Amino acid sequence: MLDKNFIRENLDLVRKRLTARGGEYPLDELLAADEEWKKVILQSEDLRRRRNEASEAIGKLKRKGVDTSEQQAKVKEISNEIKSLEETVHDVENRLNSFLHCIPNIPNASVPVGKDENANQEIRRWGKAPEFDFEPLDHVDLGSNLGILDMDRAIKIAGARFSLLRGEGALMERALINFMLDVHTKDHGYQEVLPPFMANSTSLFGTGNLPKFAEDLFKIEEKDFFLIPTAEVPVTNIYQGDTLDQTELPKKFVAFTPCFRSEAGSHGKDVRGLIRLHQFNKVELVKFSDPSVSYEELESLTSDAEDILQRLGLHYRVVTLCAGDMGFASAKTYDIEVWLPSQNRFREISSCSNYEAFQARRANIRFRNEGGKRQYRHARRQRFGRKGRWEGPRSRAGGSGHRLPRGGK
RNA sequence: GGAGAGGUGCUGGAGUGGUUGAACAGGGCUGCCUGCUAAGCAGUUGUACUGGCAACGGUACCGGGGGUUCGAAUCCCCCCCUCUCCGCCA
Repeated sequence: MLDKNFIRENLDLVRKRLTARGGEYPLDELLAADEEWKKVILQSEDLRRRRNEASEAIGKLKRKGVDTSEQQAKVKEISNEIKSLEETVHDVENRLNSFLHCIPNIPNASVPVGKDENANQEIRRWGKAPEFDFEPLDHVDLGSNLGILDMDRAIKIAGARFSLLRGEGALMERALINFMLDVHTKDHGYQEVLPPFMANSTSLFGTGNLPKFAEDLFKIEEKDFFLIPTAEVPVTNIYQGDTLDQTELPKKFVAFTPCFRSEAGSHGKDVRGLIRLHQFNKVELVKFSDPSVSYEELESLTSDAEDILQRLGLHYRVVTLCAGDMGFASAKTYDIEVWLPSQNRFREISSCSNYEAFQARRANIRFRNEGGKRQYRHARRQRFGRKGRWEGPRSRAGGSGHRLPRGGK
């Protein structure tokens, strides 16, 4: 969520940067609604002031034993006015919020302009692609042949887009999770957390998954619970509504959780194997940082993630996503793409983003600096899917008709 | 699932319809004082939105949402959460 006053004061800049995402955003409607809101809220506040003054006067008179029925009737009228105006205020407020909540974050100035993954910029590579004197098999064939991956039986248990790991397959998954948690806690200074695997709508709003991307989520019937699409949701909301001390920033967390995604709208894409599942495991990094150093923190977080791949000896590259390829809440995103011999190409395995104050504002997370003034924090986090289990390029249909495509065909 | 108790500011904790944004205490901050045990004295100390160049105002907020009333932290209804007991299931 952006600051509407910032939008007003920097309209041209905001419009230009958002246009780079390739959609149309209701900035003018937002500002008009805001003007209207200010107008009615001012009226409403003025009426309340009058009511408060009059009621207080009545109280004083009553204590003196004066009859106040005439004054009471007058205040009653004011109260009725307030009540009807209040409906208008709510309407305008809802309209204002529906605009505000659906406008994505402003891409950072360093983000390349472009509409899809073709405009992403590769910034570095590590290692080199392994060479084979035979046609390499992909993870599905390898896993099936070895008896450590059983996609057919996963379908029986749950359905398409689920997996069943067996024996050393399951062991490898567990080992990788432990490996990543150990590296990030012992060598990179993150605190391990084990959060709930469900979150409520307030939390999902805070990270930007709601209201616009509800169809990507699994919801528990009759309850305000959603299966988390990423640990980013519960971990970011650890400090929902809190004010942090500037001196304790950055706060660094690592969390392993399963992730659940409906993958609505991705029928027919990446249907083979472990690439795009309803449930997958992920080790997530989240930092709460001072805005002044948030981009340095993004760099170090990205290199923390790269460290894992380097230790595993996997060939990868880092790309800066262009504006049109970035997620809704992000101001800048690096994707780490690992080389897949069977596909002869790089595929996203990890994604590191700076959200600036976008999520902080939504989740009402602030910090207090030395002068005592509160500010919003910048948070960024990255996803780290395990080998062969990246969250994959995905598309999200926008509630207001625009799409935020993420690579992929 | 049933019964009861409760959710107030940085903290503890008052407050059951009218100068309560909130007593009192602690903590924090500021100033003064002081060779006696980091004490004493005085003052100050919430957040958000909003009007104004500013000075300085206004509104809202006592778990959340509705309602009653001239007026609600205080009364009524719904929901959420915490604690105790019972039941049920692991």
